[in-house]
Amino acid sequence: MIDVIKISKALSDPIRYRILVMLLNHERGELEGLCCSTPEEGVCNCDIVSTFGMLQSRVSYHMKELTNSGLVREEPRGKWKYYFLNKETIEAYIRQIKKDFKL
Amino acid sequence: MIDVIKISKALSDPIRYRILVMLLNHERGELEGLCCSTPEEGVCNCDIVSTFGMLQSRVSYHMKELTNSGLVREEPRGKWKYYFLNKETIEAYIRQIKKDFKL
DNA sequence: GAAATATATCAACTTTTTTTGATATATAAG
DNA sequence: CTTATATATCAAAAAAAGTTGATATATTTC
Repeated sequence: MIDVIKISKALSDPIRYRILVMLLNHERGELEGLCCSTPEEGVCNCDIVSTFGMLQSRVSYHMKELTNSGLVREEPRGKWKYYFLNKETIEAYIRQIKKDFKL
Repeated sequence: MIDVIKISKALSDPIRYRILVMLLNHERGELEGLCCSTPEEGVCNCDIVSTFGMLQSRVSYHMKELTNSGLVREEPRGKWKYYFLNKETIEAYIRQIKKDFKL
């Protein structure tokens, strides 16, 4: 089930929001120089570390927040973990807000 | 200008979300027993205090967060302050998210 | 004008969230 | 099998957000 509060909280951190947009851009094939070249392969932790210049543990923490809220789907492959944007969650979030506020 | 992060943060507190829904309900004439009987008059601080059983200073704090984010419009009348839901902000928020995530 | 009332603000405190650096775990690569 | 690498976890610290009770300010009401 959709938890609007939880998703709002996940969206309310600037770095998390930028990571989400990054996942989208990679999905659309608009990103260069990541570990994985094709959109189907997703974005790995280390890509996020290098893109934003963050500590690895910090990235780990935020990715956990994002997956817990349902905004991101993760896929472990070997020693790597790949992330994908969950557009469905964003859509469900918008739908719920529209419903709550009769829009 | 719309600040998605700020609005997400404002929406991410459960009590604030409930207050927003309360403002909507009053606007739609679906609320009984408030200080002000008609939707046009808005909801005052004291209505929120009594509806949720919160301390007055706590309500004051949250209403400030909500007006700062643009989700609520306030209208001082004498010693009272009346609040109105800013549906336009919610709509703009949704529009911005849709734009950011190409939905 | 004095008393009562509504809201704002403030400082102290509590709770939650975020960041950091260190260490652990697991897999890959040699 | 050993070393290197990716990610997870953890405890400590820092920062941010929320709560409380007290007091201030302004307006209404008497």
